[in-house]
Amino acid sequence: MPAKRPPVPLSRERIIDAALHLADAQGLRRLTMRRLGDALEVEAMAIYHHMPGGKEALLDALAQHVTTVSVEAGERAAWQDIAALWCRAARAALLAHPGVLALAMTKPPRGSAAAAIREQTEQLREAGLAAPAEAVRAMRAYVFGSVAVELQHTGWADPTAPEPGPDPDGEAAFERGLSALLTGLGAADTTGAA
Amino acid sequence: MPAKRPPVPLSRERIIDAALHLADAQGLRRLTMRRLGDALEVEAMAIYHHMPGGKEALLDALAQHVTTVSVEAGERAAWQDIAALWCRAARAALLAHPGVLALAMTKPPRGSAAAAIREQTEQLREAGLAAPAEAVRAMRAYVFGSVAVELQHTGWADPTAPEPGPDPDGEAAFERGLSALLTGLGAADTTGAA
DNA sequence: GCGTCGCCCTTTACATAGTAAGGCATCCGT
DNA sequence: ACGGATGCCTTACTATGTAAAGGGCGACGC
Repeated sequence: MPAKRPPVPLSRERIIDAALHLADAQGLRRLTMRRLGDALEVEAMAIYHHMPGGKEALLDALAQHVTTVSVEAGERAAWQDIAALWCRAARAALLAHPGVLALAMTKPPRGSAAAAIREQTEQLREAGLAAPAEAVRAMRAYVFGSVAVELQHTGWADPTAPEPGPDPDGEAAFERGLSALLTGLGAADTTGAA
Repeated sequence: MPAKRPPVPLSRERIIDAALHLADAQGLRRLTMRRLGDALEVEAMAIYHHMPGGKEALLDALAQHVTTVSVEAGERAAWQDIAALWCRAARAALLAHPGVLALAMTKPPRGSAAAAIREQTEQLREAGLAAPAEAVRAMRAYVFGSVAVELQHTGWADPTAPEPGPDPDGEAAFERGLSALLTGLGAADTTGAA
């Protein structure tokens, strides 16, 4: 009796889900094919049938997953409000999976992540922002950096910190900086557009 | 004739230096003890004598190295100028070693890196900033994120991009965002101080 | 019923990684 | 000259990523 067929046949989604849990719980270093197989109750090699490209492809998929967000912009919303929504959504998505932040920041956006960036740019342009690409770039930088610093403060991935509780100042600091950034972007935008 | 003693006896500094070169040239994934040994013309195990703690300690040291900057503040400089100097120095240090950015953002600051943060905070306080800790946090977030996005744009660590030339817009975008951020920080600071 | 085909998963195998244990030059002080 | 100390090497073991090939199970044709 070498093996029984698993009841639910293992899919790309289940793999990504389990990988996210593993990375968040134990860190990227502990995300290995064999451990991932264990979590899915499957041998490591089974993963390769659903993830052509092996671990590299898996990491790409994880990065894409935590950087793909989508926001419904109200028809007549100010670009500042739309921008704030995007930034908060991106922060939440990254913060939900601290284990893969390093991947998200390192890997260039691809596929759905790149599409999300394009949509964000388009929404801001339609809302009247003159230089939306620059603004989106600055916002992405700010969100990435904020989450990274916030995770540093929580002591995530810090062996000397036993309890990785949330950073109480995280959200407030984020909102303050976001407000400052949007203000600055608005000033630069009207200057350039005038 | 098993081995000859190398002419220069291998030190922590030489190890870190070689590791930085390796990580920058080939990526963190290719930074291995054996390859590092090859680069130093030594067997891998020799490294452990100068790096107690093994690879983990090495990575910590690399992160510390690229996040430790120091700025001489003029006696009577405005805090905005001091802040800008720190941010530019931090950006330059990170940009000089793209391979270890992920480490720098992930690992909490320790030792000299933490000391640099404290000194930066102190300088800004002395220059009249009412809430220097918050400002330093926001600046660190901004610098980290900017460098990450800039490296994404250069296509560093992107197999589909053959030539990782510098991002032409990187510096300009950085300066724009920095100016916006400092403006916003100044407004929040006077509000809080008043 | 009975091949047989194809899909998923497992087994096996190998190159490479980190690193603990112990060995053997070489160098220094005496 | 000689006894450490120091600094590097050799060996060995475990864990990882992944190529290659094998096996069971359902579906489908006859």
